[in-house]
Amino acid sequence: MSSAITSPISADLIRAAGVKVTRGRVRVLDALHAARQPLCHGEMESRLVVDGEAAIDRVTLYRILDSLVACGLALKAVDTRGVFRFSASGARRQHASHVHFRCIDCGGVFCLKAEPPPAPKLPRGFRLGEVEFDVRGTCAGCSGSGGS
Amino acid sequence: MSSAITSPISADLIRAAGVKVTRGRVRVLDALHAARQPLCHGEMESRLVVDGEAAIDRVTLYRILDSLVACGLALKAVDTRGVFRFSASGARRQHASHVHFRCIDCGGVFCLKAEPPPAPKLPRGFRLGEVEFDVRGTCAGCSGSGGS
DNA sequence: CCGGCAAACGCAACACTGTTGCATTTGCGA
DNA sequence: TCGCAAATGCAACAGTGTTGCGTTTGCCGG
Repeated sequence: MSSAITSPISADLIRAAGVKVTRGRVRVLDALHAARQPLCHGEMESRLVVDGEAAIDRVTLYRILDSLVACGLALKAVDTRGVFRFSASGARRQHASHVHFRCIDCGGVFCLKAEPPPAPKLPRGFRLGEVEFDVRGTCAGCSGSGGS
Repeated sequence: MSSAITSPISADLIRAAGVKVTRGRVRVLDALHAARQPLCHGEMESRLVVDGEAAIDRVTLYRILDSLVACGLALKAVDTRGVFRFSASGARRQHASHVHFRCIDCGGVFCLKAEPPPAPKLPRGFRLGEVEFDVRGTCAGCSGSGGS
């Protein structure tokens, strides 16, 4: 097929990051960019399957995600159920200007339009990484189906 | 020994919550009250061992923690590494009036003196649970030992 | 275009955290 | 004291993430 690489942009980003450009990395980064919310490992796997190509090995997917995080192309976070979720770091700029809603039922992460407050002062020895204003509750989907 | 029950307060709380008062529950709730930050399962287990008594079974500890959460005596949350941490809910009042610092290295949770901002508006169908203002970074301990 | 090397991949097996099933023990009321 | 439901302990399982290692592949130099 001629559509061997879905999006050359991802390939460029990966190359620019200084790591090898492989089919797997391009597909994963594509999936991250296409997603409008952070994906957990399982969601990522299913999306890569319907892609029409061979599924990526579970371990390889973990390693690809780690490498993307390591070179700054992806972000890693934990959802309310303790599962890691990944997002394309292009979305980072957006993340700095709004708030997240985390579903305590499905673990999904949604973005709200609201300004996060500034970081408070830290005790001596503590180093600031990032600040996140999380709102937890039940999302529309889980609220409708399982909610009382 | 005469010190069969370390703290009668925990027993009272458990009884008042409407569940059976057992040795395990009292010990666990005692440990939660004694801790000044949320404990994960492993930390809890070690504390109960040095207690001088027989260790509590791993599964039983999970069930005790779940029961304490279910009856409102404990709170359950996830740290930056995706591990559940528990705290006595007596601390809940405090939690409503300050901010948490989460160490991305050891997963520890610390309390900061700062007012959390009010919750933003949610889209239709979304139900608000609770709001949490998290500051992530490296704590003093990890910052000194492993920090570059 | 071809060869070679290090990085990336795939498979298998493992580790950690948390859960489920079931028989036994225990709190607590009758 | 008796009895029952709840709680406990043990074993086995499940989900998520990691490590080891041999094979494949991107990519650079010739």
